[in-house]
Amino acid sequence: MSQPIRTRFAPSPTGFMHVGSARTALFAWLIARQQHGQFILRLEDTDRVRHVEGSAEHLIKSLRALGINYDEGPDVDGPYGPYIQSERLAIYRQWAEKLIETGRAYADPYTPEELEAFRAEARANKQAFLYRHHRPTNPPAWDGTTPLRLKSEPKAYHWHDEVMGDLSSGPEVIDDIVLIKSDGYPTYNFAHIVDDAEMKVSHVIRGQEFLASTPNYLNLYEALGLDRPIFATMPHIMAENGRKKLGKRDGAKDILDYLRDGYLPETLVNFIASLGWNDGTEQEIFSVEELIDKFSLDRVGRSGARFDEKRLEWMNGQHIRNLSTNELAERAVNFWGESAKATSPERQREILELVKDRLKTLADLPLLTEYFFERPAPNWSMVNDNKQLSKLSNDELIGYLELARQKFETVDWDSNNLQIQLNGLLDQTGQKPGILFSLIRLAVSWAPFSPALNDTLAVLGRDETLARLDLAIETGRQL
RNA sequence: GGCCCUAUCGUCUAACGGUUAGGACAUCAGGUUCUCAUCCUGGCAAUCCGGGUUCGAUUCCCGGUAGGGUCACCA
Repeated sequence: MSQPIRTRFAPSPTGFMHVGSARTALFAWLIARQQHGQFILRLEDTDRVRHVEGSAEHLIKSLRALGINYDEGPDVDGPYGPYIQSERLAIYRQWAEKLIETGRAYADPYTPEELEAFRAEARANKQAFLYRHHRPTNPPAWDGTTPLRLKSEPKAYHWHDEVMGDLSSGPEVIDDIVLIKSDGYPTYNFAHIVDDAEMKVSHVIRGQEFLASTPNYLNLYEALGLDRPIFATMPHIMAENGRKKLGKRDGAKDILDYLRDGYLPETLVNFIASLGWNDGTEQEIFSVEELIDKFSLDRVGRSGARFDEKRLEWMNGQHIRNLSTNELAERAVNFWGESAKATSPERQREILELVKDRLKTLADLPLLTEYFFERPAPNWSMVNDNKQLSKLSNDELIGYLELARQKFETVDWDSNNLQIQLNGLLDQTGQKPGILFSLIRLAVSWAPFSPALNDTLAVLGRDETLARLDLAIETGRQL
């Protein structure tokens, strides 16, 4: 054992959790769990303008819903707290003072307008903007009312990234980045480095948007006299239509919305992990335990992936079918229709068993099971629209229904026997299942689809089946 | 525009110099004594382009092209 593994997820409370941030969190968590290390949640709330009320709670709720638990965080005490940056201002101040003392930080004397003029100039020259080209020769003492900047030492860097491989950059990207803003809050650039060091974070796992500024972080680590952590940079997840980074404006959905739409947490975890990662085998469906066991950063791909909801839907079906009926019943409680909620858990499970193979999301439940709970109104046009049934006369159809009704009055009412009786009916009438079974199925369900006829009847019960047949016969006669 | 990253079926991806370029989703066609689904079988479908290196390149190198990121007192 060398260094203890400590990873973190460090979102800013400026919105909800989408698939991109969820994946970063998931991968950091998987590493920590696999290596028996710690996973930390740190709230990076240093942007007071963009702060969104309730966002932190939303983020925490999302993590919990996905089963991504953290060992240290805003609401979980740990040895390196507080875990909210706005409560750590004194710490940043101390590190900033140290940089001022060593001559590595200075007050920024320019007004925003002057800065903007510098930028415009760079743009006009078709060059990247570099503040250090305008570094003041005699900056005033920093009094906390102006930004504090790093006095950078431009140089080329080479570093290793667990996902991206060996990376390098030239001195031209190194600049005097802002450490503390004029409102007294640290920038992300400064705060996350201080916090990661203080919190003994071993692996910094984050999105690709930070790749370009990594050389500047390297410069800052050196100025602070800190060792660099292990870096792992995740490629972006892209919107389904279009190739840009999946952002909120591009229709990135709230992770909680997927849960509300009837996707299982384990589906989301499996799916998000499979966007850019696989174990090298042809396995597609992974349990969370398997992911913890098999995940590795060096098998994460370097190119961006698109989010394909069709594949998500398929995967959800797979996970639903992997659930026992009891487990499925627990997940389904909030998805039943009104009349279904009123029935017994035993009956719910019985029906769940029948429709399990048909569920893509739990939200499909009401549509798929409605007619079990509420007697449907006969809709004879479904008979007329049926290619085979429409060839028969009404009298013939009613005759078959009456025959079935008669038989059902006395037989043992279980799925197996019902199949035997239905087969007997086939022999008796010399009719094809396409005719006879379709007719009875419609007469008891009036639904475009249902489970196998014998199963449907078994669950419906004899009384209800007979009542529905009576209703169908009566309706047919009136035509 | 500068800098950085990326590039295999429509989509997610496998193949770490030698394969008929594999799997999955989607799609199409069949099968499972009725429907819808599940499940099974099969079909269609890809190495961005151009140079090198090599006996041999999806794979290594260079150049294009395309996409993404970044150049904030946002993270």
